[in-house]
Formats: sequence, structure tokens, C-alpha cells
Amino acid sequence: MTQSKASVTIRDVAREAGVSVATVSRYLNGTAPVSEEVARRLDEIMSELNYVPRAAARNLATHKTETIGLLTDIRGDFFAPLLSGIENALSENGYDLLISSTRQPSRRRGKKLPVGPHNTDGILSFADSLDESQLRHFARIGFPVVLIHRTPPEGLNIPCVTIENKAASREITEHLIRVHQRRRIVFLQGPEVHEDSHWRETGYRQALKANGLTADPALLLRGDFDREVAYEAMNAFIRSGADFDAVFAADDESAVGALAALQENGLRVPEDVSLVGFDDQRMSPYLTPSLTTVHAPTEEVGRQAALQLIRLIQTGKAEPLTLLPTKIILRRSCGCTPDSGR
Amino acid sequence: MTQSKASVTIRDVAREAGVSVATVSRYLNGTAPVSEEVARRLDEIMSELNYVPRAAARNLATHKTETIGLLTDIRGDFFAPLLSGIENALSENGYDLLISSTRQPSRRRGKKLPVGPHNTDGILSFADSLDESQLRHFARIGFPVVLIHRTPPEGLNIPCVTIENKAASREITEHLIRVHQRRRIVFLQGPEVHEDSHWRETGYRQALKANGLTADPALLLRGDFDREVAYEAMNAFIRSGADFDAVFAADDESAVGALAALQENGLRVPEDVSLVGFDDQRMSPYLTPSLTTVHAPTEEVGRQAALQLIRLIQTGKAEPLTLLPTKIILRRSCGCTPDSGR
DNA sequence: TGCTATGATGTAAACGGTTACATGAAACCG
DNA sequence: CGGTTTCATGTAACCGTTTACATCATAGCA
Repeated sequence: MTQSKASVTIRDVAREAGVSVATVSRYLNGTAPVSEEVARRLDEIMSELNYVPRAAARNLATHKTETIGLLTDIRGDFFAPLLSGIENALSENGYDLLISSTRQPSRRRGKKLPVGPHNTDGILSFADSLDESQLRHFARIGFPVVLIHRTPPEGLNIPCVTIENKAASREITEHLIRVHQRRRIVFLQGPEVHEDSHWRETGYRQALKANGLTADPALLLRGDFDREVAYEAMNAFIRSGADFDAVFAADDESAVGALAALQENGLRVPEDVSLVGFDDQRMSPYLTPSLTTVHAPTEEVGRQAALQLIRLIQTGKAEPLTLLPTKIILRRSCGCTPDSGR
Repeated sequence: MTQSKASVTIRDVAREAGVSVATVSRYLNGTAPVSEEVARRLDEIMSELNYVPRAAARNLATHKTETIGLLTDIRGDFFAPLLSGIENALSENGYDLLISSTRQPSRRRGKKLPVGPHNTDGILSFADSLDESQLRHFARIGFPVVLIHRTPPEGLNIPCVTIENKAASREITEHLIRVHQRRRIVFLQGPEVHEDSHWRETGYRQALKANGLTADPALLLRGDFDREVAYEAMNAFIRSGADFDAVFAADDESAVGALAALQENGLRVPEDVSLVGFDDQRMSPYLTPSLTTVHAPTEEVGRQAALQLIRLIQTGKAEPLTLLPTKIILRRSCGCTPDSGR
């Protein structure tokens, strides 16, 4: 009931315990030894007073925030595991997470970013959340940044963690060709600028070439990593009477859209058309037929990115490139019949 | 190149502009008029120096953080839309988001929460992220909290935003009974303590009773809002030779598990067994058959919760209960055959 | 013309921690 | 036993803002 002041400060604790604030601070941070006696008294008083150090004061004094910022778009199945990996790694290391979505490309120049040196110790940037000029600025002032699913622009030395796209794409395409005798394979592209999409397409092309097939530009459709877009594109393609016997969707989202379009047009998967995706999202095993795809370790990407950023903050050094392995997962949609895809 | 000091402060700006720091601060915050002349000069200098006010200093001086904390588990399809709604509402109102997952119930008493009065202006707590004693503590010290998908414990006056569970559950159950002539309907329960699960079960019971059916306890299975758990439970149930003709899964996650179990055991949905879920998650229209379910406005829940919290912080008042409407969505899995479930 | 609003600005004290430097006591040591 | 370490602690400056209070023109007004 004797709740006079708004919040209890380190000085209150010091006074109650009959010591100086310096002693309290040192005990709190373990930066210097404190006598048994005093330690006991402090423990007692602090819990009695329900004392919690104010973050702002600490940040101001130390020039550290113990917080990292995340810039990303909050969308789809991809996001949850990524965030989960990041959050785990951070909390294990005592960091907080300030998250800001890069929604509508307001891109108002001059408008300051919601996370930056003023409120975090470093930031994680997913895909194109930060444009080149912003990256250059952070690099210039030496502010720690780690890129996720995107390599740094020319000449910039910014650590990045992403996944192996090309080899797996090539492998899954070759699977369609060699095991299932597919010849006319549609590639459902991602967003134009997206790096993942680019490398996946490269893998696809290499597989075609290595197997004596030519890459027919007519088989390239834009799916934009989006269910609806993929559905529309696929639908229009089918109705145009196009000739094809398989679809490689650049990600599972677009595979879902493609699957819907195929089925609605009376094409059986995998009997008439083989379908494969990329990412192995949560729902993929539960589609009918279950989706053959490439497993991307998204949660691990998040975790590694967070760990690299922490390392960069604390030691000034980090792995320039962390490339996580991917693995193809054979299920039913390509034509295989594994025991259980789950 | 003349980058001597670590960071540029308000004093640097003031000196360059030949005014006092107070003037700069006032201009920055618009808390007092400033002459045309000075304003122009400040704009120029601030962008030239690339000045960004340090959040910690500001927080310390104002006792505000302009940040809210979110406690939740980062799991499943449910999470992304919720977060998206929250983030949108917050950023529109100039708040930052500090997020902390309530992973392993470490529940180490005494261990301080990662978000609280020391680093935020208020917090959003999903379901059981905060236990009763923690809620009481925050209530006692007058720290703003808004609950999501959970009502406050007895005697506590904490605003809460959630959805209408009972009426829709009753309605969807009656749909199974009246339209599809189902009589033995399995209810796949959520986690024991979960409020949503409780009310959904209540709606289910009411529907049975109102239609002259008795609630057979043998038809109550635990699905835990989890695919795997639901799959196992359903699988065991089927193999035990149980007699049933429909399944009402307490959420779409468990519906997915149930669907897998049904199909693997050769039961056709919806011919042999009707299946319905709750939530209308992203994947639900894309299952085969598409899932009849109850649409929960999850993104809107997030948005409303954020808005209520902001109101609570700024005015001290907020709606005690925000109950968002739900709506049943008829697709194929119950036996209906709508044009397109998407 | 003297008196009071009003506008634009400056001065300096908070805010609640950390930490360099200082101090006194006890321990060690040849 | 005097001198040097080491330990436990205190003093006070500092981190970068905001803001109450003061100041000084200038305008408005009777």
C-alpha cells in the first residue's frame, strides 16, 4: 500500500540495504565481487521491493540494447518457422526481438526505419526488406546486419544466411525426367527479383540441358510465390491447350495454387501431370496427393542468422556466407508412392 | 570522414544550428512553436548529420517506450495472421513490437518475464502465456495488459478480445445433424484448459441436446489443437472399431490430422464420414476435400487487441470484452458441394 | 504610454542506471 | 613491521533526452 513513487529504482534498493548504488549495480551484473552478507540482503530486498532494472536507463548508460531488430514480411507458412528459429536463438543468448514488418512499400525516403542503431544492437533483414542504399549506409557506419535469403550487393561485406537452391532444383527436375519420364516440365517462377527463384530456375535449366531437353520459354509461368497468382497462371495455361506433363513450382505456395488449377481442370496428379514444389511447408505432406518437394530448413535458417548476428555484434566477425543444405522429399505428387509422406 | 564521436547527439545538432538543445527537442516533438528560420536550419543540419534520436534516452526521460510486448507461442498457421494484425495496428499508431515466445514452460518462478514494465508500455498476452499470479501482479501495479483468446480470472478487470465460439459450434454441429443426417459425431477436443475448446464443446453439446441426441462420452477424443495428436487419437479410435459418422475437430489443425487418419483407413470424406473444423486456416480450402469449418477473424483479433491496448495505455480505459463474430463456411468435407470453396 | 499576453528561446535539473577512480581494511611478504 | 596487493565498497560523473522555469522581445490593449 505504501506505493508512493511510480517505480522503484536502484537507489531505493541501495538505501534499504544500506549500501551504495554502485554495489547494487555490481551485484546485479556480477561485475565485481560482493560480500556474502550484502548479497543475501540484496536478494531479499530486491524481491521484496519487486525491483526490476529499467531497460532504458541501462541502455543509455551502456550503449547497448540487448535487442535485435527483424525486418520481414509477415506472410504465409514461411514466416512462423523462421521467426521461431530466430526467437529461440536470441532468447537463449539474452537478446530481445523487435519486429517490424515491411508491408506496403511505403519507401518514403527520409522516413526513418522502425529499427536501427537508435534502438537495437543489430538487425536481421529478410530478402529485400532493406534496399541497397540502406545496406550501404549501415555498412558505412559499421552497424551489424545479417541478411536472410539474400546475398549482399556488389562490394559489400555483409554476412548472409540462405539455403542451397540450385543443386536440389536440378536434382528434383532430373527426378521428374529420369524416374517419371517427364519431358515437358512447366517451371512456375517466383517474383522477378527474388534470388531463390533465380537459382531454382537455374537448377531447372541445368537439369534440362544435362538430359538433352531444350528449355521451352513457353513453359515458364509466373507464380510469384503466391497461391492465387499461381492458380490464375496455371489455369490460363491449361485452358490455352498447352502441352505439358509436369510442373515444378518454385515454392510450395505456388504448388498449392497449381494443384488446385490442375484438379479443377480435370487433370489427375500425378497420373496425368507430375507436380513438385520447393520448401516443404507444413501443409505439404497433407495435400492430396502429398507434395513431392525440396525440404528447406527454414527454422534453422532463422537460428543460424540470429547466431551469426550475435557473433557479429559481440566479436565483430561472422561467417560471410552460411549456406544450409536442402534435401528432396519424395511423396506422391510426382508419381512416387512412398509408405507415408508424413 | 570526420566521424570522431560514436554517435551524433542532440547537442551536436544544437551546436551546429546555433540554438539550444531545448529548441531542437521541441522542434523534434512539436511541443512548442519554433521560428521558420530555425526550423529550416534544423532540418538541413539533422539530415546532413544523419541525426536519429536515441530511443533509450528518450524513454528514460519520458517514462515511455512507445513499445508494446507480445507474449505468445509461435506455432502453426494461427500465428502469422494474428501477428500481422497486431503489427499493422501498432505501426499505424507509432508503436514498436517486442515479441517473446512462451516456449518451454520453464516457469521458473522468480525469473523475470522478458517483457514487462521495464521495457514496454503494455503487453498483449495470448491464451495462457501469463499465469494468474502474473496477471494479478500487473493489475495491482496498474500495468496495461490485454488478453487474447482468454478471459481474465475471477475478479480481475483486464480487457480481453476473443471470438464467438459457442454459437458457431452449435450451428455447425446442427448442420451436420440436420442437413447431413449425422447422428454419431465425434468431437475432437483441444487442450484441456483452453477456453476456446471449452466453448466449442459446449456449442456441440447444445446442438446434440436440442436435436434429441445424447452426448456419448466415447465420442470425445483429445486432439490438442495438434495435427499429430489428432492423427494418433483418430487412428486409434477408428481401429478400435468405433461407430461414428462425423467428426467435429475443435480446430483446423486437428482436422488435418483427422483427415489423414480417416483417409489412411479407407474411410471416404464426406461419403462415409463428414468432417468439419474450426478456424478456417489458410490451408483449409486447399485440402481434399476442402474443409467445412468456422471462419475465425484471426487477423482482426490481433488488430483489435492492439487497438484496445493502445487505448488502455493512452486513456486508461478499454472495452472489457471484444467478441468478434465467426461464420460457418460450407465446403466439401461435410457433404456439401459448393461451387468453389476457395 | 504603461501593462499584460504571447512567442521564441535558453538554462539546468531530472530520468535510472553504469563505471572510472578513490578509499580503507585486511592479507601477504620478505 | 612497513609496504604492497587484494577485496569490498563508496563517490560522483556520465549516457542523451525532456521539460519546468526563466528570460526577453514584441504585440495587443485600454
